[in-house]
Amino acid sequence: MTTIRDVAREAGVSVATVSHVINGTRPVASDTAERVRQAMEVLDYHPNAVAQSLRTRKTHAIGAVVSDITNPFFATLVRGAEDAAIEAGYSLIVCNSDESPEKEDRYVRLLRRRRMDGLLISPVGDGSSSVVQELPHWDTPFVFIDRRAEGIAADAVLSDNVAGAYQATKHLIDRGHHRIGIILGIKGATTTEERLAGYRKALTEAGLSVSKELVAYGGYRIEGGRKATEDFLSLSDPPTAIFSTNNLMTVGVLKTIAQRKIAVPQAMAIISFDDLDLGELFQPPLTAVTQNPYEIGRIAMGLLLTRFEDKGKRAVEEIRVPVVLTVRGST
Amino acid sequence: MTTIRDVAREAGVSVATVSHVINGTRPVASDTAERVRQAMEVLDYHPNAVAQSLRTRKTHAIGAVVSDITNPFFATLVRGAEDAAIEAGYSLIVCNSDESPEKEDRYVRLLRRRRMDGLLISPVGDGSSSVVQELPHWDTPFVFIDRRAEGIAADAVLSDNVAGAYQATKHLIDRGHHRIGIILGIKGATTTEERLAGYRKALTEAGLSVSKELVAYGGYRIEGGRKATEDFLSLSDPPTAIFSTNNLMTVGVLKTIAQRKIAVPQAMAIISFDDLDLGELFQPPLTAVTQNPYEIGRIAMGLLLTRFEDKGKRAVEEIRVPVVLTVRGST
DNA sequence: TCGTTTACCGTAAACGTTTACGGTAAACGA
DNA sequence: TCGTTTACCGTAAACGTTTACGGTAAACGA
Repeated sequence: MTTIRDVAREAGVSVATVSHVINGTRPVASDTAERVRQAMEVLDYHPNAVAQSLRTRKTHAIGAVVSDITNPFFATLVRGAEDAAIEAGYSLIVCNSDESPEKEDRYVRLLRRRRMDGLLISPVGDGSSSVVQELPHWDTPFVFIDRRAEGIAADAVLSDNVAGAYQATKHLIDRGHHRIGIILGIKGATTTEERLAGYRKALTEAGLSVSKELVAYGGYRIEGGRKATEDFLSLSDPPTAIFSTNNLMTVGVLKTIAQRKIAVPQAMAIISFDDLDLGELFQPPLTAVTQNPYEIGRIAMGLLLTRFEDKGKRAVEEIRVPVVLTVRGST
Repeated sequence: MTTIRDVAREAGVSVATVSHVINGTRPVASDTAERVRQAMEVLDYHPNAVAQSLRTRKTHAIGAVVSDITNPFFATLVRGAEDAAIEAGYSLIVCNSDESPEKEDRYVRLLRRRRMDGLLISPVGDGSSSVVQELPHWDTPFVFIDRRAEGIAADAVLSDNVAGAYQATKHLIDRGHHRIGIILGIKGATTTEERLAGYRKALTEAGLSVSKELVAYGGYRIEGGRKATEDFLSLSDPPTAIFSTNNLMTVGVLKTIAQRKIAVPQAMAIISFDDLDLGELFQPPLTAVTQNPYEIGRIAMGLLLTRFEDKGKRAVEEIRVPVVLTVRGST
């Protein structure tokens, strides 16, 4: 690989001059600048970003840890972050925690060793015992996405979970349902706690009680949704509606309902927090609270980038991205 | 941030010794090693990977450029690559070309500046006029994924496109269809050319002619699938079956067919190259040739990693990952 | 005409590691 | 007992940039 030194020699100038024409960081006579550019051309020179990073102490890279890029929700969230990053000259390194604290720990430390300029994190669980708790003591700005860790004052960009869950539940109540099973994700995760809160609020507001047997946890996985559904169905007095609180668990619900040939929405109404990609093509089309992961990613990245300027510690922000209820045939 | 120098001072040894206990690269007396480890602990020292990269000329990072991480096919391909990378101590930087040659160009050059140890590339179109053509002249190993550029001898991990398309077409023919519309992606891309070849082979083998009006191009996008379907439907003698050659275009097909309330498979049979995530939940369930993107990613990364050892130029490999026809209700 | 400004550019240190080279003292061997 | 091996460790250069500091010659101004 050719270095700045080679270019300097070829152009008959110093490395300082080459650097300055590359970065436009001090005026250079136009003919020398031209000579330098030609030298770069003939030598096929491309600055070594690693060396630049070492010297300037900036990597222009952001690390993101999400649970699984394969989940369309996170895929489009990451895409939003990526687009915003690239626009600003940053690259994104994505890591999948798979909801495992160990992996989360490993990746966050890896990202630190790589000296990321900033981090986007969707903590697993409530992040109470994880590496996330150390984060504020490092000097790396970070913002929470989708979920936040308890007890850490940091920027966060999240869906409006309680409003969404409230709307969904109220919608079911309005449709005449009294026994509504809710399938939550991981105990402690802000998303599940907030969605539970919205569910509760709607029920109590309608004078209905929150029955313990109708609250299940599915770990935000397909299998969990399936299992919870089975459990609901084997209740002596099963629910007439199921509120599944993420896309994967909804898949589990739909699969077992289809398998059991249960009529939707007659025998069982179904609503999902987080829409499925082709929800409208299902039979019946799926009613869902649709989130906006792309915007979450974009906004979070934007917020993170502003943190690079104001070391002056502006107050942390918690931004709520609105969700909307899309009523279709399953309720 | 604390440096290796701080640790050396704290432990009362030289930086060389610290480096060696970190990397286990030469024997160190066990008590000094212990002192060093303690010093690292109290100073909360974490090696600077940027400096390491500069010195060792290895970044332990791989760049991947795919068309869009939001497409489940690429999301799971990337996931496969990522898992294999992490296992081997490498990180992945993902870029989305959005099928735009300009973006592809920009990202590939960016990845070069960042001195990636290797590249995974799904070239846009046939890659004939793109930066991809320069790749062999750089010193960075790379492997093609999903598609390959023409005229470049390089490793590639691809789906068995002609066999898959052949099976799909033959399946339709066996079901009695004579006029089969095929929706291809981007002219020149190996995936579209090969899938076209499989389609042709099945037709001619059955003594059927390949009619030009039944071959459409949808750019691998939802809109393209929709448009092609409309065009097919407005033909004086429309096809009785549609073969869509990627997941997104299939979505377009399904949406317009549903919208027009055309009975599937009675009035129109539908088959897709690349399954949809919940294809079985559709009405009717989708018949598809299912690929294995996770394996493509994993294998490609594995292949790339082996290239780091053998600078001795083993012959390039082209690996075909098998596909399987999943017959469901839409045909 | 001559001091001062201006336009341009170069030298060398520094970023934080790794590693070649070499040095010292203890252990060993005959 | 004394040369040689062995076990440990340190010094300093190098990876490829950026940038503070300073220097020279031409232009300027009174």
